[in-house]
Amino acid sequence: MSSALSHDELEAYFALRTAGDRLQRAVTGQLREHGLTEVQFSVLATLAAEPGGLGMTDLARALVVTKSGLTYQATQMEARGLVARSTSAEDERAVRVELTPAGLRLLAEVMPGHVALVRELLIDRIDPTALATVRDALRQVTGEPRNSRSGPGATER
Amino acid sequence: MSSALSHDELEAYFALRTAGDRLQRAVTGQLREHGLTEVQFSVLATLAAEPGGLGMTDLARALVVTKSGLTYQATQMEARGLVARSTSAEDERAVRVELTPAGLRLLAEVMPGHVALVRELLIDRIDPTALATVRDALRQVTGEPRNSRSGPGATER
DNA sequence: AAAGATTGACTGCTCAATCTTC
DNA sequence: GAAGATTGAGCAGTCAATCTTT
Repeated sequence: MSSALSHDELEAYFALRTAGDRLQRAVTGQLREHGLTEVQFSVLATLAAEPGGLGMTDLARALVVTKSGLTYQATQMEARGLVARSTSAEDERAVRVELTPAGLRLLAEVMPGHVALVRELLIDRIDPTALATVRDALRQVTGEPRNSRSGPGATER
Repeated sequence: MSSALSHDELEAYFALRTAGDRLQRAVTGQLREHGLTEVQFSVLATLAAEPGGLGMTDLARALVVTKSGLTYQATQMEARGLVARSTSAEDERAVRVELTPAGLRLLAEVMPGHVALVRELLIDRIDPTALATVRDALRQVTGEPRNSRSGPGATER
């Protein structure tokens, strides 16, 4: 039982959704120039910090995408030589995804423009003192799905 | 030139994207139960506040969607009887979209659950005093201090 | 020529089902 | 049976091109 959202609450909700949408649109457009989708970029960025590679499920969870969606993207990226998939030695079920040198190179090529864009569209528009507040508040939002309710996780059926 | 993003800045960026993604996923899933996509829900909500109806371009701009995407959704919704399209009397080019009684009814039916979900996933997780800060900060990001509806839109090429 | 809107081809993604290995 | 991953069907959305009216 929850009452209607107050004006401020509604505004906050809209602001979040709109800000997220706008940022996403801009980023997507820029990445497109490099032939990358957003998920692909996230894959590159995430794997760059994981020299040992990652399992598909773990990677999917980290990126908040479905496993099948990740498989699709991984196939595209592998065909382009950006990542390599290999079956794990210990667990024959598991597939480990790793960044190739080409993938790392592309990431390095894309990163500066990406950072500049995020700075221009997001960081530079938020008061530095407010930034920490925003970050902390949004972290609470991403925090694990609260008990009692059907967790809105990206779990596949 | 812009330097790399600091840790805090990166975290803020990441938090925004992740929070937006999670919220979107949860909302999408819930709306699906009513056979609505997110855009369709936004159409209902927006038109409910516009008794006179809206032109396709204006509506698309308000929703931050492309015109062709909106046309697609409008077709689906019209087939389902949720909205009605009619050519404007003054301008033969313009199409006015309006909510039907059935559309209004469905909106009323969906709204409570939607509000509850947003409250649970977003509002209740943010400290009330921080909420205003977050709202204001994100408003800066969307880049429209003017409250007129002439926001920089998703104009089609 | 410009503005409003739609259409068609194509992509990315989700869901449900399947296969394999544990 | 459960976990890791993939496949195939189908939907929502983008882009480019087109049509009509101004």
